[in-house]
Amino acid sequence: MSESSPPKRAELPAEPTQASRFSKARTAQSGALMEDYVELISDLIGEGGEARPTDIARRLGVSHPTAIKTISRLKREGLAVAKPYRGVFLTEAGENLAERVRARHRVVVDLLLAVGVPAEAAEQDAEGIEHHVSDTTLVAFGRFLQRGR
Amino acid sequence: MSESSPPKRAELPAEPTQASRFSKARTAQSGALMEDYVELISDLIGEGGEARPTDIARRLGVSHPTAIKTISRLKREGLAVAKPYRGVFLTEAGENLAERVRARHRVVVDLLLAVGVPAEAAEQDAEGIEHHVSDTTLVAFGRFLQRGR
DNA sequence: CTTGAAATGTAGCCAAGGCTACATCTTCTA
DNA sequence: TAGAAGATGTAGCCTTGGCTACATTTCAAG
Ligand SMILES: [Mn+2]
Ligand SMILES: [Mn+2]
Ligand SMILES: [Mn+2]
Ligand SMILES: [Mn+2]
Repeated sequence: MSESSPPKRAELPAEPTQASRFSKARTAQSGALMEDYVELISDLIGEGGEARPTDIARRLGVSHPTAIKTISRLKREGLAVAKPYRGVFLTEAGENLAERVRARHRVVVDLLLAVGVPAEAAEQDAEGIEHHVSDTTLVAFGRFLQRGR
Repeated sequence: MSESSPPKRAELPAEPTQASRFSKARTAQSGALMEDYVELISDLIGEGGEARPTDIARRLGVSHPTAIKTISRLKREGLAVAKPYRGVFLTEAGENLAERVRARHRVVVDLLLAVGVPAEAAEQDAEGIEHHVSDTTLVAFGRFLQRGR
């Protein structure tokens, strides 16, 4: 594939940019579940002092074995700790992540509302959108909300 | 667990709303890959008259067997057709989906730009966000853009 | 018309994230 | 304080979406 070969037609230019956009979107997605778990665990502890697998499962709309398996992944990744039959707690790293995720969630919902999305849809869509909002975009959202109030 | 038992504390209220929000976000996600493939195939055909697995793989940043496997899922779901060694084409359903996905992608990018997100980040984040934008939200985005011009 | 490089396809592996069925532990209550 | 009910945990299955290694087909040069 030498560069001397004259392209017969448009010669699709490989576009590494596009590929990396897709790749990044996939990567972002893979962190989404962890983020939702950590945020929810933090909420549950805030509400009732503890986060139990059954409650987590119910709030996420998932079976309890699924929740337990994901919780063990959280532990493996250093975001949570839990002793058998006792309840789930967040590590320092987990708390930090939860706080960032919670803040981002709020901003995303507020932005959707600010541009005129009905509350119902805003809450719904934010749950997915939030995981694809980069820091850069988050800052821009914040500025927009500031400007508008 | 009879309803006569007096709750000792807050009594977490099951919240089917929240569970269904998470469920819907998961469902939306599962369609994302199909959407990106269909949009890309349509683009490739528009650009060069054909969509070949290698090009698809390269543009998505994925190995060619991965692309081929996903293409066969597209076929199974009635969105594409392809004969071995020939190239991929969209069915009527596939074309329709591609058109909707393309339009939504544009609106999402435009909205991000309109609220002040830098172009680079807007393109990047839109690739993930688009798959979580409901029809309701899309309409709101459209109105906001209209209003702003 | 041959032939070899590039494209395409197949096989088989892995991890994540779902599920159901079943086993074990805890806790509330009678 | 014994049971039973509910919570927790384990085993094993499935699909999706990745990958590498290898096999086969096409097609353009020569
Ligand atoms: Mn979420
Ligand atoms: Mn959230
Ligand atoms: Mn996309
Ligand atoms: Mn897109």
